[in-house]
Amino acid sequence: MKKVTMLDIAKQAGVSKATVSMVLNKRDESISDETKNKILNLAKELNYIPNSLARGLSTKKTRTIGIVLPDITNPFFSSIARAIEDSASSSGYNVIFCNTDNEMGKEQEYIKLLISKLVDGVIFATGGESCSSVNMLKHNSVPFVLVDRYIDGYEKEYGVYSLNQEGVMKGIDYLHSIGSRKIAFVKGNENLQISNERLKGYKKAMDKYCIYDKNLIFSGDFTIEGGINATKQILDHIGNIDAIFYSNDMMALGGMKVLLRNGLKIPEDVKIMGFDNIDICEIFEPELTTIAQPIYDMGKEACNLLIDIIDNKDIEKKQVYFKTSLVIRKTT
Amino acid sequence: MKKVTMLDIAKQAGVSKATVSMVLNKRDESISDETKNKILNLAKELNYIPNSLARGLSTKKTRTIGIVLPDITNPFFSSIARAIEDSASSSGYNVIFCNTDNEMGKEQEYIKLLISKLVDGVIFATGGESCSSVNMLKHNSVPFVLVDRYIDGYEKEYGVYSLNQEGVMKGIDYLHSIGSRKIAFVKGNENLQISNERLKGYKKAMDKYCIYDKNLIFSGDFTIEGGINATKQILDHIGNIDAIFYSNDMMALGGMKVLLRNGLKIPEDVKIMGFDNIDICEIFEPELTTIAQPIYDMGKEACNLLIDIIDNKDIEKKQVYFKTSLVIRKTT
DNA sequence: CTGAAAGCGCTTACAG
DNA sequence: CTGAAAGCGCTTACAG
Repeated sequence: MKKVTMLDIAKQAGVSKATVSMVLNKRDESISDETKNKILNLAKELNYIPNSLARGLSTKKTRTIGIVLPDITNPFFSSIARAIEDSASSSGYNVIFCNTDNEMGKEQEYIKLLISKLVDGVIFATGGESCSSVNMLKHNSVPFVLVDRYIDGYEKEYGVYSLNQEGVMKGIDYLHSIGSRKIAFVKGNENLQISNERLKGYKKAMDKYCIYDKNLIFSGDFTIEGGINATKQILDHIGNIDAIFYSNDMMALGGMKVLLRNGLKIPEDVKIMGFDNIDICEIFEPELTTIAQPIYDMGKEACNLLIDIIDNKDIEKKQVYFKTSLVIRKTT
Repeated sequence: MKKVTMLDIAKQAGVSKATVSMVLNKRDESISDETKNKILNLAKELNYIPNSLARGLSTKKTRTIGIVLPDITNPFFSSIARAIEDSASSSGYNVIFCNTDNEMGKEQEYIKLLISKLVDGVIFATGGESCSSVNMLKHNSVPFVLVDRYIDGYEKEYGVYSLNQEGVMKGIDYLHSIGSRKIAFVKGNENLQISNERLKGYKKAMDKYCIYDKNLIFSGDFTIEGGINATKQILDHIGNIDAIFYSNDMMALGGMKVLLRNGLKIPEDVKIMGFDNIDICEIFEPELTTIAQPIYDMGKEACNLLIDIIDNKDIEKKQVYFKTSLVIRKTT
């Protein structure tokens, strides 16, 4: 079945395709009601669907944005992605997702793809050493905003973040207030800025109470596996720990599994705290106490910011920071 | 910064853009090595990125496929999506995701979008009454394959499914074999064919053992909330139940929460069984026994099938069915 | 109030 | 071995 084009409508309506284009795009102030209706009706009747490649080629706008993230399968990123998609589509934009698995090669392939598809902008939820991707975008003058993760050396770019340091400090304050003193900390991937920020928050807060001990810091990588491994180490090396602060919820969930398996009671024997407040925190038993990032709002803000940039609006703040909040549940 | 085009390369190389096109697309049997290299080098030097809108407009191929699903935030669908993306990209295709939230309006908007973007094909992971979407695709002759969920009246279309009835029967057999007799069943959304299939499997198996009792069937909707609500009802109405078979894992997880909260021990007091085998089954404590669908393989197969159709390959089977398998963990 | 024409950046027969 | 030309389906000044 041949696709119906503007020319088909034009012919049947006895007008030129320029006219059809105008009315279909609502630039129809100067078109008579008669032809307007004729065209509109024909378009409906023939089930006309515009060819957005052709449109994009001539306007240089595609009304689509790209979003680059490590893995859509990770609940944190699927939430962010969902938020972005929702607000994009309410502004008439649609979204292309790109899973990089934190591999630079994949990331760059995707950036090329996005550029070749003439996306109007891109949102980065990766972090790490994305410099060359970022440069490629700049080189092709496609605007971008970073979300959740700083990229080293690109602090001046548009970005939406949460206050990681402050968040962790809030958590430690709370743990301290309920009597914990020996608080272990499980770090995230070393090459991500947010990991450092969270670690800094831990150090500051622990210092404040004069209970800092660098032996209480363990390596992790933001995955469940990472949480499991770190927790095994914690069990091996140290007996008397009050509480464990995991740099994100996924690691906390993995960690809790190990602790429960080893017969420890949460929160009686160890208190547990995560970071992010992904949805499953509430489903787990016991429910996870955590530092909540406003994930949905951050995604939404990132998308709106990007669209404002695309529309050449004046941006008052190039970086926006969201406050975190302490969500007390059953693990503390 | 102006984007570099084939014309730029052509000029600098002193050839026509036709020639540039040929070598960049590897249709270069008849091009001299000299000009070939000149062009290749210039392309690299100038960071040339082809404009895929222009390409798509002239070839009518975009090497992108659409995938329509209810919600990427749901672990089952994010896994399928991931599988599809992986195999798509290894065949040089990329993917546009569309979250419908099971709303027909959204679904149709997205289908229009996909058509307007000239996708080469689409994969449907929705189900329910998608007839009009499917018709729109047919009307525009874009091929599609259904995955995981039948669409009523479209059993003859390309599709990748798992054997739902058989799967549930396997589960009941197992529960029976370990001594359960009073086995409750929580259904999925009534308007999905897979719900019926799973229910049928339950009935058949229970009948076989002469332990079928329709009062043991409860309504659900495949969400965590649904599992919670159904389970509250189960607690209210009946005391002596051995086991609960939830039509999917999400409901089982919600249900377990309610049971644990009410002081029941799993599996000592009630045995629990899910369906799907999503990743978090293994993280939960106790780990969920379930009927596994080969989620990743199904996504992969759906994608490969679609690509074969796009490439006009001969397809031996229009429908492919995957076997499920019983995964015994700690809830039974 | 509407149309003719050029252009967006590619590809693809066809000609030489 | 390579180029000229037409075409993909739109949009957008410009002219009348």
